[in-house]
Amino acid sequence: MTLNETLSRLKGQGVKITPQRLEILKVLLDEERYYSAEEILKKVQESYPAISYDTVYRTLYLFKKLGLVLELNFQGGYRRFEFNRQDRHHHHLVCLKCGCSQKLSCCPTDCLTRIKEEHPEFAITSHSFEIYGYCEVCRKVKS
Amino acid sequence: MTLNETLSRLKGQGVKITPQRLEILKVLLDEERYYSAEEILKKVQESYPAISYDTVYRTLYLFKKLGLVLELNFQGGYRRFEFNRQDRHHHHLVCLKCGCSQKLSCCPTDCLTRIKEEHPEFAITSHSFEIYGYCEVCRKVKS
DNA sequence: CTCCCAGATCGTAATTATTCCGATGTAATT
DNA sequence: AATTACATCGGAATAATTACGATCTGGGAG
Repeated sequence: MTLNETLSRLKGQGVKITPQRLEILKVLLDEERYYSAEEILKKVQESYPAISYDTVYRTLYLFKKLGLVLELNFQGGYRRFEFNRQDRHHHHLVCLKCGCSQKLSCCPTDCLTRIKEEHPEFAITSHSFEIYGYCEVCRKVKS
Repeated sequence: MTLNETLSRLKGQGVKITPQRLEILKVLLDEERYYSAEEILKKVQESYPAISYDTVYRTLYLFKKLGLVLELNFQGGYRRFEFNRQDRHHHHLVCLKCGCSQKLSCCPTDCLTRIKEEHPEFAITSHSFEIYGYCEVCRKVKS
């Protein structure tokens, strides 16, 4: 998904493209990782110093509602956002010590199928599957 | 896991049993569900009015470190705690509208096995698998 | 049983993350 | 150019969590 494709999709949905929204999108698309709201604020401030937290949060939640952005809630209460690349749905290996993460290609589709069958009354919209532990570096450090 | 079993396990690990810790344990063991820190504070205050937030959080994190308690981080940044019944590991179906949940018996073990094989350098300690969507009641209510 | 002290708790302040809100700005439409 | 509907700003309000000095106490040593 490129920036232009995303922009025309937004326009098609009747969403105004403001400079702030554009900058936030660029940050999200630029690097393949996920961000805290604060990181996004800092990055956007580089090219748009006047942006406020309010705008960042509102924009992220707007994008989330539109399905452009995913919200991740990790152990410890860390909330992160990432661009939703539908073509490459994935989960994470999260280190509890340093907070680093790796993407995983594996997805528990069998389980999901079973759950859908067993709970037809529940309208599933998404799922999370995160693996916690200690990364190669942190597992060697005691405490 | 009964209260007495848990207490002797704690003693065995050299952990002091204070009245506050005892009350928190009772709350966690009493009903089969999960709690916010605030709910635990409120419940413990009924029998121990002087307890502070600090104590609740420190105790929960202590129990978590000892493996007695699990911390769950749901969409929206809600943090919840529940007693870790190792014999009955489970995941959740979480409604994004009303916040209600159901326990699931299904667990993506195949996926976990594959991930362990593919990432032998990562020391896995736990995982989360939550399904989000709308429950029977909320899916019928528009907005 | 009593004493003692490392560890636990209290009370409250500090910190952090998130949301709210009134005033102002901006883009599209008539 | 005026109107209208959103967006944004700036900062205050709220909520959740953590920190910290003063005080207290569970449970082992004697």
